[in-house]
Amino acid sequence: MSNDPPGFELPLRLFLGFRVLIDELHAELARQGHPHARPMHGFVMQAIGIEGTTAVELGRTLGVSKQAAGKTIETLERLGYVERARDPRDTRRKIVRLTPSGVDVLVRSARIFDELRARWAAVIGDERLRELETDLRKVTPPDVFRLDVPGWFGA
Amino acid sequence: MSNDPPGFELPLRLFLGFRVLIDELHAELARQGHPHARPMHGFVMQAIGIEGTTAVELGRTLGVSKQAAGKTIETLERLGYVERARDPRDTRRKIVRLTPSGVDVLVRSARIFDELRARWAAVIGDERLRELETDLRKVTPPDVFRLDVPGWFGA
DNA sequence: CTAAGATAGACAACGTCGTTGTCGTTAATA
DNA sequence: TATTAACGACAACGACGTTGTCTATCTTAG
Repeated sequence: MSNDPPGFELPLRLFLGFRVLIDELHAELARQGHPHARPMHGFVMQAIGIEGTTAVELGRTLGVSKQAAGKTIETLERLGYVERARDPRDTRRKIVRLTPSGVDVLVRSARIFDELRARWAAVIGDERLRELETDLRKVTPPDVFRLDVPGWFGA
Repeated sequence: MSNDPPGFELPLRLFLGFRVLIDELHAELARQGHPHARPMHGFVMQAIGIEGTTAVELGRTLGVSKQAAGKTIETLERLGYVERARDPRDTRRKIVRLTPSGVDVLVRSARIFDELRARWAAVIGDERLRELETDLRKVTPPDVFRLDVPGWFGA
């Protein structure tokens, strides 16, 4: 079709859509008492999960070195979102667990994302939004955690 | 609706869609003789444009400091994608211009993006893809250049 | 049971890429 | 003509990733 938009618009719109949602999420999180939460933190805490994990395991999940995962954990610890404790059954391991504050971020994020999704539905229509999600699922990989965001874009 | 997906899936799908397109672009660019092109470079070269620009101007366009823009320009210069020359009418300024190799990257990128878009159209349907783009335009800002990708996601 | 190997995490050194601050040169302006 | 503003270069610093090394601990082969 000659009236199709140029192909480079599609990736930009996808990224901008992502960026808009994440920015609005964090603006709202800041209003709700979590001004220090950064985009990365939500993903990392989701990867940590309710059961907890270790630095090595987290690194594998996120696709970064254990040292990088360790540094991220330190940051989250300083913010009070996670805490570390020795594993009694393997004293080498240190289990990283979400604090109530960390869980609170995840709970609020889930609710905010639902609200943002509803706002999009109000703009483009409920059916169209469902179609958009269905279509995106067809062209994206099923595994959702290996974002590899850090450094991937860099020069 | 109770059978709506959780709201957090939407941003992930948007980002994964972006990532898939960019990754495939650069795999193809590498095959076509540009193995060193990185995701950022395309955006930066697009921002430089055919007419050329300066470090200060580029920094403003991209939303980074002039020093950061200068370093990116150095990298592109080392890769042979841009070259610098003094502006005869203002000897303070150094005009950054795309080399034929840099233009080649942009031309090939445009063609590859069109092909990738066609591939998506084959998967989800031509009409649905147009709707997807239309819908995304409604929920994203019109200005497309201030991606602010570097550092934005960071901890 | 013990010795060898593997694994968890801490620490250090380094590279990249962004930032701010400073400075000399050159334009624009009062 | 003197002051102010802008461009680009250089240096120092911080954030965040990497690899390498080290100790402590667990696992496993002999």
